[in-house]
Amino acid sequence: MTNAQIAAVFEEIADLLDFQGANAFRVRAYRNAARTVGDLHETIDTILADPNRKLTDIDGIGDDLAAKIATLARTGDLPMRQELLAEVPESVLALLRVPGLGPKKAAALHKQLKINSLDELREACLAHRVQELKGFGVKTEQTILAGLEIAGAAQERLLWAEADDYCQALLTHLRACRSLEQIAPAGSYRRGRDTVGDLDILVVSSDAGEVMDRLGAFAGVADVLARGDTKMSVRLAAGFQVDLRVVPAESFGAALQYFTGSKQHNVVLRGRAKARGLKINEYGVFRDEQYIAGRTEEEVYATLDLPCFPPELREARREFDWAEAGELPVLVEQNQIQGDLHMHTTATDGAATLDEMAAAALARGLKYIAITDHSKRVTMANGLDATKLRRQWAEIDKLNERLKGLVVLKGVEVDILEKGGLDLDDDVLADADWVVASVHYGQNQPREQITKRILDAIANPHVSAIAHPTGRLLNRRKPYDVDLDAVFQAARTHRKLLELNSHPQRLDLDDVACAAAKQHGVPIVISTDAHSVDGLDKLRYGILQARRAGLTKADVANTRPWAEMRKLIGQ
DNA sequence: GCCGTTTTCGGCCCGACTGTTTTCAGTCG
Repeated sequence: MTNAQIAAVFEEIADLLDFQGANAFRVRAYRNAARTVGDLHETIDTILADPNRKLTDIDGIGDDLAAKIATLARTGDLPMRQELLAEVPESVLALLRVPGLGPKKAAALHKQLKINSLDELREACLAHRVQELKGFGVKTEQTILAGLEIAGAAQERLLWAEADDYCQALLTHLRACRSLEQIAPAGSYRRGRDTVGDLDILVVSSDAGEVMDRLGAFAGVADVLARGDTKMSVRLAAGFQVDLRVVPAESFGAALQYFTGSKQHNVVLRGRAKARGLKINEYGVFRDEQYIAGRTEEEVYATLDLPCFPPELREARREFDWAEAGELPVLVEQNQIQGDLHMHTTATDGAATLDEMAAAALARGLKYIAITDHSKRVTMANGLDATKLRRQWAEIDKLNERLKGLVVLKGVEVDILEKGGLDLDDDVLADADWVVASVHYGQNQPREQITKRILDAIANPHVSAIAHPTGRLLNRRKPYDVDLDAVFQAARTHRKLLELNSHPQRLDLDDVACAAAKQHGVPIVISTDAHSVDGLDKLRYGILQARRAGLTKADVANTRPWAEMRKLIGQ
């Protein structure tokens, strides 16, 4: 089983236990294990195959979970899971995904009304049977009915870039409040996650009512879910929830820290506070009810002798270990990027000409770019054959004679063919300055086959990098089943680079995979895959993910001048 | 189920809001 499959089993077990009303900390242990396994830098099989290593060395994995992981890896299932499924039908887990329904209420519905599915739940609500139950009432029944609509509406997380649009619009809207003193977004948006479930906004204001009224008047608001003295939640017509918190100025840093999360990061932080006789909540850091810090995040972290972690690192992955060892990475920044090595022009499926792309790159301060139009196999995009490609390269030579301050590299995005091999001959590729190889067809092939195609491409001496190495499209398409461990090792051996594609729907390699590539000593190249002039501005999305992976300037190949890049890949 | 500068048992982060409860449980983040 892959790490992701093992993680999914633990998540399912956690749901099932939750439903049964099991000890919340036991449930948490399974959820933590799911996350830990999902975030690992190497496969479980690799660790199991190494006699010098034990799964229990992994934080949060004890004897019991280690045995369960080994069983899963060996047999693909767990007796415990089957036993749980015999007690709780899998279909009732859907009840837990209805907003407002937690394990207790869901279990009551299942046990007392024999409800096994969302459809049965809807019928029971419409027949007003739910409001008869103890602990339920008319309001609860209505809330469930409304929640069913949401659960049915294929609720997806927004891409970070989409959330950013809403966020900036909301901030601008709220800044019109006269009473507003401070405002900041928090949550997974601030941590730069590739997708965002909802938006958290913090404000300091002398008049909470004014700010809440103003939020309610935002054009996109569909309903007000809750409104109290300090907290308000609304749902936008797009289905996106926005939570507003109004806090006093002396608590702003504590609240920002608290609501930025992640949840797991905060659990670790609060545990550390407790060990020092301190208490941290969204109002500040307290010793014996005595406020000692909270105005800024720096102040809050300083009470625990911790640095103010960049939000992108706050995932309880490695940041606390790094801080303790004094090795917190200095994260890469967008202004350190010198070149963009993946973009298209009107020669294939781009919207801008070669000259326009070069002018736009120059205007953005880039020192070099590679034009990497598709190869002929990508017929839909009017992919180039050898003749057309060489014609484009001749144009690039002429362009370079005129250009000052920017070098345009003769590149190509060569397709890795379904049957293996590349879509252009080696003698053509040999004349390129930069070659990215990528899979567009045969994405559903079995693991061995698709992995071999990519490994062969890496071994080709003319290939510089593999573009979007897993092919995922957020909310739309799963990554292909490629053995990334093998890809990292091959890239290391052949001195090749792996791309972090900045397109907001790709962001592939993702943060976890980028961190793993770094562990393997493989540099990442952050590219835009721009299909237009504006596409060049997507770089910031890629930078955010690289930062989440803990990458520094040195880990990102295209922070170097082109001459050094060439040496890095031995070309 | 995990874990240990409270160490093999007894903790495990903390508070706002809602609804149904007449003092609090459930859910959420």
